[in-house]
Amino acid sequence: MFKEKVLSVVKNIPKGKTLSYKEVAEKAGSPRAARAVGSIMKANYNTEIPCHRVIGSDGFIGEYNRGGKDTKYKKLKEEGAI
DNA sequence: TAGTTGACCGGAA
DNA sequence: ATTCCGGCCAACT
Repeated sequence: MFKEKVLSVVKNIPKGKTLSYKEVAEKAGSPRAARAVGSIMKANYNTEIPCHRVIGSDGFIGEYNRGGKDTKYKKLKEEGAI
């Protein structure tokens, strides 16, 4: 399932690294499925999935299921992704 | 089966 | 530089 692949990719994102939804989709096998990736992320509330490392193509922070954009941004900053 | 939606992206005005 | 519009993909109703 595309969903599973996406989750695996996100799960494999190293600390201090950020990937855009498009990049994740590309690694998952569908370079044009950035939109689907977003849908999958919000559908999956798995704590093992560092979705805070997934951002927009322009580097903007999207929504976050574990505390909002602020937490996400802070986490990224702490990890050195910013 | 078909239509709608969404944490998106890229090009055009 | 900012805003608008269309297109892509997967999941849901």
